Order: sequence, then structure tokens, then C-alpha cells
Amino acid sequence: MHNPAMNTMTTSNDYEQQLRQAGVRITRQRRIILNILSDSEDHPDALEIFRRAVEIDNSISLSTVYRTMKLLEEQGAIHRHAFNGGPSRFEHAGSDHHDHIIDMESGDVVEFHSEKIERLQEEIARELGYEIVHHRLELYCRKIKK
Amino acid sequence: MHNPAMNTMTTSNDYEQQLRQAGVRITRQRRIILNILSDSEDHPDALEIFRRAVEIDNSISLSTVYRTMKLLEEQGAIHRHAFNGGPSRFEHAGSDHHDHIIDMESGDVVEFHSEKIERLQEEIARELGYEIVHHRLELYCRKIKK
DNA sequence: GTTTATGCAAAACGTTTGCACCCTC
DNA sequence: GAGGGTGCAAACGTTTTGCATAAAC
Repeated sequence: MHNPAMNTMTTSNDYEQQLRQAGVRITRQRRIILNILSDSEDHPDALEIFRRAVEIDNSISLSTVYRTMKLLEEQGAIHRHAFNGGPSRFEHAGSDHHDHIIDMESGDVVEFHSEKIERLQEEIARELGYEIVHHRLELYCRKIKK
Repeated sequence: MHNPAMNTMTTSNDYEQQLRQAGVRITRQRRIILNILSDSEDHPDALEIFRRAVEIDNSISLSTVYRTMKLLEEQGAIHRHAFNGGPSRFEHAGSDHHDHIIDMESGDVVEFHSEKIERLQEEIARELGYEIVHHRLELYCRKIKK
């Protein structure tokens, strides 16, 4: 896909522009973290992001990672998860909403989406007098052995 | 040391028997905590359980609360939640499984259950090669204003 | 009497914050 | 140049742990 006019891809450059528009300064550190996040297929925690960042710039600090994660969360650029009540793990707020299967043996995270479940959630909340702001659906699973 | 048949107990007596059967010693502290849990309509965290326990026995310690919560969780007697990534909050593992609506303004927790959602979850997991061990569904909501 | 639980204090853990200096706009 | 961002170290809130004592079985 190579169409400079139609920019539907989520590169960290896009995010930089959006963040700039929101009045966020793009520092060297923030750029590094944004790149790490858009390159990540997994759901790293702050320490792991810090480790990956240090390989690019060994002067970066863990506090900056934490501060940046909070900022990006507020800007809606990332999502924060607390699987198993463990440390926060982050992912790029890509295009589509999705939920998570957590492999209890490996810790791997698989994403899925069910429009049916989403609708049922809305229905249930509405019946109880609530509107959903956001939700969290996590399936803690084991691989089925064949 | 004799075993009085009469003990001013609530429903936690059932739990005591089950725990005894599992080889768990019923100490004064554990009895107090079990009572607090079966009396609680809300989802208190460890500190709140500690506060309630101190009113009954002011020599109880916070470590004992934490150790007991871990034990009871392992025994399947309670469930642990980490709403919003905050401190663990606990509830008696009552009869039925249910999920949670968290009122974002008040912090109140409303319980609900949807057999349809449960079935859809199973279906999705199976299709991806997983079996669900347990799951977590939390709807972070605002009250609808009329 | 043996085994296990407790209380206390200290440590561990993930995260936030105060401050002096540095960089982006 | 002004205002916000950074690194560092120290503080934080939650949870765990080592150890000597106490209680359950």
C-alpha cells in the first residue's frame, strides 16, 4: 500500500502530527517511545518500553516513560491494560476496538472483537440505567491440546 | 479444648467447614475475615477489610489480611478484582458467576450476568484454539440522566 | 508436641513527584 | 526567551516477606 494522499496507515509520524495539533511538544524521548509503541506487536509494560528505549537512547529515564504513557493515555493515543492485576501494559490505540485473550501459560495476548458481545453489553448497561464509557473484556485461557 | 456446637455464626460457617475439609486451619483472624466477607455487600480492598476487622479485634494485622486473602483466593472462596488497575478488591465467591458494572462517578459496583455473552465468549475462544479458565468483564459506566 | 499462623518491621514492587537543569517552540 | 520536559533521587501506596512468638490441631 503506497498512497501518500490517502494516509490511512498508523505510523508514529501521524501520531506526531496529531499530538502537535493537541499542543503536545514532540521531544526526542517522546518520539522514541512513539516509535517503540507503533513497532510493537505485543503489549509491553513501562519497564519493557524503557528497556527498548534505552537501546536507542541510553540517557532516557524510566520516569519519562511513565510520564509519557500517562500523557499518551490522556491524549487517547494508547490504551492501558492491567491483566491479572499486574503492572500496566500498553498498546497503540490503533484503528479498531478489540478485547483480549490472555494465554495463562505463555502470557501471550491475542486480540479479538465481537460485535454481538458489544451490543449485548450496551443492552445490559442501558437496562440498568447506565451508559458505557469504556469496557474491559479479558478471557484468561489455556491452549486446547489436540 | 472442646468443640462447642453452638457458635454465633452467619453463613461463613459453611465456608469454615469446607475450608477445614481442605486442611485449612480456622484461626480467630480467619474467622473474623470470613465473617466480614460474607456480611459485605460491596467489594472492599484489603485495607478496608483490615479496618472492619480491627473494630472486632484490634490486634489483627494487615499482613494477616493479605495472607488470608491469598489463601482464600487459592481455595476458591473469594474472587479478586483490580478495577481500574487499582488495589485488589474482594468478594465472597457466592453461588453464581457474574460480571461488573463500575459506576465511574461513585465507584459503586453493580453485578450482572448474561448467559448469551458467556456463550459467545466460549465460542470465540474455542475458534481461536483456547479454552477459558476464567474471564473478566467490566463495564465502566455513567448513570444515564433522565 | 508438631505444624502452621500471626504480628511486627523491613523490603519489594510499580508508580509518582519535587527539584534543578535542559530543550522545544 | 518562556514554558514545558527531563533525569535523578526520594517518596508513595500496595503487597510480600523474614523472623521470633503464639495458636491450632
